[in-house]
Amino acid sequence: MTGIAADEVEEAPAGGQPGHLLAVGLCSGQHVELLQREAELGEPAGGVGHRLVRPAAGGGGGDDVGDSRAGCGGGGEQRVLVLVAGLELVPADQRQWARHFSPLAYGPMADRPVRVRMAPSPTGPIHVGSARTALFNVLFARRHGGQFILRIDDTDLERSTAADEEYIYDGLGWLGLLWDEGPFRQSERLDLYRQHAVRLIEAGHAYRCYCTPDELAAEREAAQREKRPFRYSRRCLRDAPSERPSFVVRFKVPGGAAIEFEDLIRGHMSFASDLIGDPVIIKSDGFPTYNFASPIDDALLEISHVIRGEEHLSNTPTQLMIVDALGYERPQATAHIPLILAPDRTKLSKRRHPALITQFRDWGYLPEAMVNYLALLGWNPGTEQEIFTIAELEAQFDLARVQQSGAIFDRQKLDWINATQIRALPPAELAARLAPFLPGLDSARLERAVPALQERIKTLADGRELLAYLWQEPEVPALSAEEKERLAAATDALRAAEWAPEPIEAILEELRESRGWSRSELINPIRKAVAGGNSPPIHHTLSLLPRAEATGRMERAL
RNA sequence: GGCCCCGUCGUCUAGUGGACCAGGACGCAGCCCUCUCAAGGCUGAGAUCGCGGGUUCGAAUCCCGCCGGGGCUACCA
Repeated sequence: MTGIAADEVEEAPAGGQPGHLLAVGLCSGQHVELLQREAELGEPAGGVGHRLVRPAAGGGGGDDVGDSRAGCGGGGEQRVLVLVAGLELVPADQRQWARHFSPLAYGPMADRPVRVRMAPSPTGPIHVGSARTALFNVLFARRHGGQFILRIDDTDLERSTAADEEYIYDGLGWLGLLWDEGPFRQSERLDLYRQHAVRLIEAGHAYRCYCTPDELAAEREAAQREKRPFRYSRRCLRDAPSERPSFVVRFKVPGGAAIEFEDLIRGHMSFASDLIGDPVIIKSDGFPTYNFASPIDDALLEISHVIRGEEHLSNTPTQLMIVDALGYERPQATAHIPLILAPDRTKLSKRRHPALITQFRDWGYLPEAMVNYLALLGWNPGTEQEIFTIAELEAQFDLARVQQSGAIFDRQKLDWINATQIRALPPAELAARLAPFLPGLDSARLERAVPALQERIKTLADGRELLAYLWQEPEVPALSAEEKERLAAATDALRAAEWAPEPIEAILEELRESRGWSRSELINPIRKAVAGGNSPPIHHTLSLLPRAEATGRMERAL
């Protein structure tokens, strides 16, 4: 077989644009001249085979796709996507990619379907900032009938971990922020970025840089000494010491350009290219940098709106220049959402504020409350509504109403929203949510505990505290003679009671009236004897305890 | 240092030239309700709208300068 099996090929319209899909097919082994150049970039660090194809003559069909078997990673068929122009072959183990490489998807900008993405890097526990970014993306997508894509930006070999990636899935799953496509992992598409780098080099938009870290540090220090902004000297553009074994690829920033774009939150942005030094796009280990991989993937995934944290605002011009140089279409717009701040107004950091998103689950927060709070952190509907269901958020969310300044994460407000949402839950539902936090209660007792808890817990975990008396006998209280008299009367009256809240309440009420005691006179000593300190209303407090245990505690205090 | 973003009660925010001696919410204080704790109701304290100049009859809202905070300036994202 030569390259592409006919029955696997989808023909693209003739004269496809650079970067457009030409065909989807099966590659069983081929290689072309690009392979040599690629070899110069060093051994690929990833495990995915990279197969290269010669440009199709005249931008035509699949027949022209390369037919050499020389370098296809030692046999084995591989599903690939073939692109015109730079002639990249994309390992298409994720079949989903094929759908979006349809030439038909390239429409006029205004008609672009809404496609947004969240692209976290698994380099630490995912925190509330990432979760909110995901939320805003999801809400925007839902509001506009678009797609939400999850991409794992794991191009930092040193810091990315599988555990952190799991936290991302776990956290997003818990919040119900499910993605329509993905997850795509950048580490699995290293050759894709490498091909793009080759293409840029060939076009004169990028070059190899052999400077050592020491040399770069020296340049930086010199710049600092002379009090001028540091930008890479471009020494390797003029005179590269190409005998050195290690190099990076740098993007050659065009001079004198103004990079302009529309940000849905900040408005019109303009940056002078002259202030930007040539950024590294391929590291010496063969991995792309964030500023290179991200815009490529955004373009290939046809992301229409890039919604991300404000820390990326300054990166945007660099990424846009790369997109332009590659001949890809820019995202329709960006939206740089403000940072979430710690109480001291510094940026929330993974180190100092280890707010793992799933930690909130363990603390007893409802995912819908978390979503509600996160949505309000930096966004408001313009009305005075504060409590939202996810459906309401999806209907009302608007990037234009997102704040421009950073917001401090306020646990107390979260608590209030959580408590409010807990109170709004159907009792049976609350029982189910409470179950993991009260393993000591069987489902029947749990259901009976709900009325006692529902309006007095801020988090599900609070239930444990409020019901602590169930498992922990209080100290025997020192009661006055009057208190003992009332307690004794209550104990007697309850001996024959049906052991449920309403009968207990009725009996105590009857006793209280017949003796002329106030409620507190009768109930306080009972509570002291049975629960010690605070507890739910006394009839609930009592009925949640086995009768023998309850009356036992009362007798003990007499 | 350079470039960029931001700046209304403690916190989240409403506010886009007059209806704002700045509204809501959380939190806080008090009162009511009440068997403790909550929930609920009512009341209250809390912002010279970062500062200084302008423009205007009139500015939180427009302009300029400054200050403060943050981000980027990495072979981290």
